[in-house]
Amino acid sequence: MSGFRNDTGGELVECRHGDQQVELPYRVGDKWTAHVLRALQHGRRRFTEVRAEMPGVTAKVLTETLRAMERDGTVTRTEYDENPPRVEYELTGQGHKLLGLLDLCCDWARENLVET
Amino acid sequence: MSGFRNDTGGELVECRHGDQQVELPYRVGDKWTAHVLRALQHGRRRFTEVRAEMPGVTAKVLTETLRAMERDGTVTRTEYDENPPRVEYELTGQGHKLLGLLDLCCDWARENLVET
DNA sequence: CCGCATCCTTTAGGATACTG
DNA sequence: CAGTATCCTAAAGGATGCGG
Repeated sequence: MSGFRNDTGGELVECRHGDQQVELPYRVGDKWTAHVLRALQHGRRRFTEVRAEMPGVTAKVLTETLRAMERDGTVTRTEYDENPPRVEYELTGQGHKLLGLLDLCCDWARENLVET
Repeated sequence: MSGFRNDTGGELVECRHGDQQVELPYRVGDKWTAHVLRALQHGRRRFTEVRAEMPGVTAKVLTETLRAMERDGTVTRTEYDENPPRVEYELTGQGHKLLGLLDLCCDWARENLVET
């Protein structure tokens, strides 16, 4: 169906908007997805560079996250046939829009997460 | 710190917006939270009514979700001392704002989740 | 009716070691 | 450098039964 539904049967969240009913990729809630969006917000980066901006993530989990986002259509993956190997990731148009949506969430948070 | 951080040490997601750095409640990614927001969008509902709009959820999990949202400040819980018992839930101001944010996510989804 | 207690399954995520 | 391959743990979520 949509470019966002992954082919491994990833979970989706139904969401109603007026009469429309859409599905959001549950993956946005994945632990590292938001961090990847931020790491790539200023352009193309290679694996190590992305990882450097995300303290605490292991190679395995970061790889899984990036592959999932690639399937979702939020990043592209470019592999160069060099030695030592080089792989670069970049946000797609959708990825940038998703990042913008995340910024809205930050706006919301700053307005509502007032000190108690 | 904030009214959104629960007192049981729930996980948060850091998020950068410009220079600001905020934290979002990871709980928004909980499986049923979005459904609860929709179920309560038109006003106060009792436990059974909420559950009826969420096929597949068990009482235990729904209770957990609602209690967590109560701690977060997105819903209020009103218990009536009747028999049989009656409990009603309602969105708070923050809850409505969060629902509005979810609507933005739906807008984004409808714009971007084009058929492939 | 509402929801707690108990037990169980699934899975995201992490630790570690190894490879082209 | 950019990953696999294993193994493991914690925690979310589900099934079922009981109780005020």
